[in-house]
Order: sequence, then C-alpha cells, then structure tokens
Amino acid sequence: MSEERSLNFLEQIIEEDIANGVNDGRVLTRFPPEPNGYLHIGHAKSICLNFGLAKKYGGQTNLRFDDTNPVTEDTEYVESIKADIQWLGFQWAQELYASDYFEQIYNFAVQLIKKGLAYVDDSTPEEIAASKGTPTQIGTPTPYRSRSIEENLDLFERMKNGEFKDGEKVLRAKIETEQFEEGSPERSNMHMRDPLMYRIKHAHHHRTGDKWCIYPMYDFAHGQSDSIEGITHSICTLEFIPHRALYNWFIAQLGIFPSRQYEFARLNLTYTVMSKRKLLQLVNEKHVSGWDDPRMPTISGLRRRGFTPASIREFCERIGVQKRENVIDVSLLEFLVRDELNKTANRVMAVLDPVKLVITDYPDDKVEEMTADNNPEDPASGTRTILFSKTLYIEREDFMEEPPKKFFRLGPGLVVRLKNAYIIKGESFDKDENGNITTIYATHYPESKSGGDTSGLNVKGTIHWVSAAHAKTAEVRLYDRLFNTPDPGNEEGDFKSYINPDSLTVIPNALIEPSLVDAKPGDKLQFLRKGYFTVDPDSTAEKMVFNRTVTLKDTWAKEAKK
RNA sequence: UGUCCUAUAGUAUAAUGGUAGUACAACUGAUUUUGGUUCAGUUUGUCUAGGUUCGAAUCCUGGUAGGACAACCA
Repeated sequence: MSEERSLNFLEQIIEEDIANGVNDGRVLTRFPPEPNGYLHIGHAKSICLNFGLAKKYGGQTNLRFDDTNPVTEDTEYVESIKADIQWLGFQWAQELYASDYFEQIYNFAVQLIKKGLAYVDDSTPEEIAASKGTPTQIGTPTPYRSRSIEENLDLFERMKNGEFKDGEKVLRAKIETEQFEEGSPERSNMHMRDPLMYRIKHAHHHRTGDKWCIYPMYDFAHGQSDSIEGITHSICTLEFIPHRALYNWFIAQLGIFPSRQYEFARLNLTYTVMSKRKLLQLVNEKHVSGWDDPRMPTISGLRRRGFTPASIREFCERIGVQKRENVIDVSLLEFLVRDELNKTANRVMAVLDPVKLVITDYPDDKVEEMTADNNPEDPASGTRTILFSKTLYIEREDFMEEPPKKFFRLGPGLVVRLKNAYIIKGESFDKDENGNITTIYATHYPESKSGGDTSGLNVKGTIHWVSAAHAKTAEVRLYDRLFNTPDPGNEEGDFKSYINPDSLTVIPNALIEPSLVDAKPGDKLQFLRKGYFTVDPDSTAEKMVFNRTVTLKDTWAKEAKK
C-alpha cells in the first residue's frame, strides 16, 4: 500500500519515540470531538490521522467526547459523530467522555489548591481579563489571589456544592509570571496568566445530569483526560500551540502520566467554509436544507452527495500533514471520487433535458432489445438489456440547428451513434412559436446496430437516449459548489454573499431507463456522459430522487466556451 | 509594537548537505460506441540578502511575508 512514501513529521516523531523506548513503544491516540455539531471533512483529516497513525504503529485510538460545556452539547451530536466515524471505516478502542473524569479532575484541582497553585477568584470577567495584562506586560494580581489555601479549599468545595451563582466565582491556576525569564515564550504567553480551571454553570449535562454545577475548562480537562487514559500522542490543530506550555505545566504539577501534545495544520478546502459557526449559520438561515445537505462539507453531507468513505480516506492520505496553513483544491476530492466510481459505478442512461427524437424510417410499433455493458471498466459487471423504439428522447444540448465544425453530435445532416443502438443521421426538426425545437427527425442505418455493425461507418460522436414508451421519470438534483469564490471565508464582507445561486438545480422530470427502478438509496451510478449520481434517501418507489455527486470531466464544455 | 508557528510550480506534497520529483489543476496529441477512461507529452517552483561548504531547498544570521495568541468556547 504505502510502499516507499516518506514519513510525515508525526510519523517521524512516533518512530523516534518507539526507537527510544518512550512509553515502551506503546502508541495510543484519541479523537476528541466536542459533541456540539456535526463532523466535517476537516475532522475526517484528524480522524484519519489519529486512527491511521495508531494502526500503523500497532496502537489503538480512543473516541473521547470533550464534553465540558453542557450548554452547547447534546447527545444528538454524539450519535451523529459515532455514525460518521464508523461510516468512514474506523473503530475506536474505547468510547469515553471527559465527563467520565469529572470526579478525578475535581480531585486534581483540590491537589493544586493544596500546593498553593490554584485559587478562587471572585472577579468579573472584565477584571480577570485586565488582571492578565498583555503579551508585553505581565499581569496584576486580583485582590483574591492571596487567599489562603484553607479558604480556597472551602470556597472551591462550596462552588461544587452549588452555593454560588453562575459567574460568581472561578478557580484559577496560580502561575508566577516573574519566574519566567524576560523574553521567554512562557512570559509572553497569555495562557499562562493564571488561566481559568473551573467555572460555575448550573446547567444540565447530557451525561452527568445535574450532578455537577462546576465544569473544568478545556485546558484543565483535555490534558488530564489524555493523561488518565495514558494517551501517548495527543494530536491537535495549530491553534493549540500556545496551550502546550499550560498542558505540560498542569501535568508536571500534578505529577501524572506525561501525554505529549503535537499540532498539525487544519484542512481548508476551496469553494467552501469549514468553521462550525459558519456551517451552523448556513443551516439556521436555511441556505441549505440541513447539516446533511449534499452541498455541505460535513461527513453526512458528503455521504448524501455520493462521496465514498474510501475516496475521503484516500483524500486525507494524499493531502498529507504539515504545520503550514493550507487550502486544498476541492478538485482533488472530486478527482478521487471519480477515480473510484469510474471503476465501480454501473453505467445507465438518463436524459436530464429531453427533446423528442423520431427515427422516421423505423417501424412504428417495433421494439428492439439492445445489449449494454454495465461497466466497461469492469468486465465482471456484466450486461443488461435496454429497449429501443421509433420514438426516443435525447439531451436537448446534443442537437444543434447550426452546429460548429467541432460539434460531434446531432444536427441537420450530421451522423452520430445512439449509444448501444444505431447510427443515425439528422434530417429535420419542428419548432414551436417561441423558436424552441420540439421534435427532431432522423433516419437510421440498420446495418450499424451495436454489436454487429457492418455499415463501415465511422462516426465521431455517441449520444445517450431513452425510449419514450419505456422511460420512467425521476427527480434529479444537480449539485454544484456552494460558493462561487475559492475562499469565501476570507473574502470581503459577509461570506454568505458569495453563495453560488446555482449550487442546486432541481430537475423534476428527468427521463431514466427502466432498469433504474430497482436502485436503492446510497447506490452509485454513472449517468452516461452526465456524471456520477447516487440515490437520495428521499427517494421512493413512486418518485425516485438522484443526487449528482460530480460531473464527468468535460473537455467539450471547455472547448465550447472558446 | 511581545512571543510562537510557517515559507518549494496555480494548489498541495517529496527531496533529511549531492540530478528539485510526484499528484491535482492547466495545455497538446493518440486511442475510444461516454467529448468519460486509458496512454504519451508540455508549461509553471525552492520568499529575500548574506554566511558556512567542494557542493545549500536543506545548516547559520538578518530581513520580508502569512498565520496564531490576550473567550467563565473547544
């Protein structure tokens, strides 16, 4: 599989650790989502990394929900996150929750208070912010910083017992900025300025219910959870770099298992946004139908759009992992899903924008059975029978009244092959009062039938079709990029003003070949010459619904633009 | 006007002191009963200025540029 691929920086770190016997060569990672939203493709990168690295080095990965803020979290998200991870093809060693450790983390806090390394502060958020100083100027203690250990112990217990209201008191670490040398990273690190460890929130927690009214902050929960589980490599994104000093400080003061934190650059994708806040806005303001709208970069959205777990995993593999900010071209993801579907998706014929075609020299009531390959890339996929008759429908764009030289399709006097059937020659057409073509008339070459062509004709173009009498109708949803600018999150003004107005085109009455009636939600197909499609969960036997995953590469579209 | 992180084709990613390579994108051409696939080929790159070295994308120094950090979010 990964023969001679060079090591990324995380693999190098791990291999060095193993070589040096760190943790006896044990590798245990974790994927730590907060259950307050749906997973997106950026999370997929983290999932593939954490699970992939552990697997590669004979280790395991825990799924740990970082549920320390009951106000925003919910079991609904827990379920979707678990489903998405498994759909991607990964299985965690243990399903854990930071809230499982609330008792232990509370005891850690008591320990630090006893060491004189934490204190209860009654200041307001504004006062606390002011007390932290600035990166260039060290902070000034609040009046509560000098409380005795006994008083802190008492107050912290009473915080836990619910004697105070939300926001009335917090527990802060006590870190002397003066001990750090002038110009040292620690001295100018704002996260080291007596960071908050606990705050009061009289809120119902999705797992612990009303047992607690104080909750640890990220910095006093994440590293502690890592340590409790014996996580060896705690991999997170770049914005946590300044937290690392604190991460290590708490672990050192507590004298607990030394998990190590490493940071990588999060994934950005062109033509979409990735922040939870922005995605939530798109959902709440109904710019999309929900978290699983096929235009969303969420795992559930990509799934509904027709992307496969393998293509997403391969994508995460190919983009690599680094510490520099990056914006990956979404065309790579599209390339990879085409690459997979080309080998696995059966070909079928569907006409999205039908115009009637009559083969004038074909018998009125004759119906012929034609044989079609299901997938020329996969001989094992076999063949199927499709029905041909005098009256057909073809794609409106496949006929031109006055075709240019390079137009290899149908027009007056032009010959073209009907896929899996006959070569025909365009003869004439009818127009309505608005100038729209209503019916095209053509003649056929009987000896050019697919499979037994003795006509000796050589045509440049092949078009798809359905038989008018046999075709079924279906709804087809054509999805395109959600935004019309590569980096909507960083453009001037509201990112929502860059939403692509044509990101969804619904075709209520496309015509599909009858074999499609057996397709089930999630099935992947190639509509010949039109793209890869999947059956939407909305689909029913009465009204089938297909989502376009991605178009085929279309060199004609480029040529036509010239 | 502090500290930290980063800097290789359009976008990503290799080269770990010794020929700057790969993928996507773009462009040619061949093949093709999908203007798909496949195949062959082309264009485009080491942020900058010094230094070390026989030799620097790589090591050192200074600059420049981009990003992060001062939520009772994670």
